[in-house]
Amino acid sequence: MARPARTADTASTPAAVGEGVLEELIGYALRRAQLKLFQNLIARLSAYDLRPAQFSALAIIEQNPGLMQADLARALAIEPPQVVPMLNKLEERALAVRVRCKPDKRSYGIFLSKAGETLLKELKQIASDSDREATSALDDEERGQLLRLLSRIYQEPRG
Amino acid sequence: MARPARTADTASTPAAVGEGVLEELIGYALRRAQLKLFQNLIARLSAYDLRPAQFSALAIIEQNPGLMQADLARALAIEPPQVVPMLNKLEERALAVRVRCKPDKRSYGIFLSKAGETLLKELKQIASDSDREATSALDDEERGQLLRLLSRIYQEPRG
DNA sequence: TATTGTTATACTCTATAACTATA
DNA sequence: TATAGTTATAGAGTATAACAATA
Repeated sequence: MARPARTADTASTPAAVGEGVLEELIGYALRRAQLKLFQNLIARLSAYDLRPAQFSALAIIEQNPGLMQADLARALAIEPPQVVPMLNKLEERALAVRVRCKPDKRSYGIFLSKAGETLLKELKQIASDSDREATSALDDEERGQLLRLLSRIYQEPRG
Repeated sequence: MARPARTADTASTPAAVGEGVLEELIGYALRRAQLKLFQNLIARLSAYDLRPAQFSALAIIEQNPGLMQADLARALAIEPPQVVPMLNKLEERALAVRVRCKPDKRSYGIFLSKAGETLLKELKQIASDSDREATSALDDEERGQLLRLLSRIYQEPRG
């Protein structure tokens, strides 16, 4: 591919690169803050060889014992095929189980194992610690404010 | 692999799947809110065959004319190899140009073209509209509060 | 020898279509 | 025929190692 033949003599390398208009966008701030919290949580969960989505899955299964894979997919905002390898992992590690439905033999009910319940208790504390550490610039009242504002954004039906 | 032989007769399918403890985590709320804003922006930018990262790149180039690819990579929080195909696209579409540095012929200065500047003006308005639409559950004061809280989280050096 | 940009590669995440087994 | 789960596959996004040209 052709490259421009021009040359620049004013390639001043700024010490810090500014973001300009991006800093006024909530979407941009959300992305950067979310990345920071996600990376903190990933690092902490890596000791358990777990990903954030697997932690979320365990928490959702605990809250909704016996739910079907399609329900779990919807709750995690992923497609049903993605649930399969994830649930396989959790089942291999004996943290969750698929149980055939008596009435409809096509579907499974998903449950936590005893080990899954025990581990989840530990993971909840880790996630909570991670949350606080990554938002240490805020005090508790500000965390509550932030949580309420974010909840209203994502809970609103359409937008 | 062996599957459990058990069967469940209490596979009550809940109408809505609850998240339980996840709803108390800022990281979880951040992820869901960020996803919502991102998808709104992706949909709007698709009319221009652009991704959010490309819009961010254009905005950063405008704010830092002549910056090098390594600087752009750092600002976008991506690795230098990822900048190459992205910048190739922008150059193919004549929105940005790479200009060989006179003093150091290894590096390029990156600049917006006139067309890039014009398009960016339009994109800024689109991004701003997208931001407001996806956060329509909040009023302007709440948007300002949210932006300040988020900025403090991601601007804090370590955490 | 070190640095800028690049290539090649791989691993994850995500999305879609097609298959199976039940219904 | 329709549905639950699964398989296969392909496309993004992301990360690392290795290479070319230049310093």
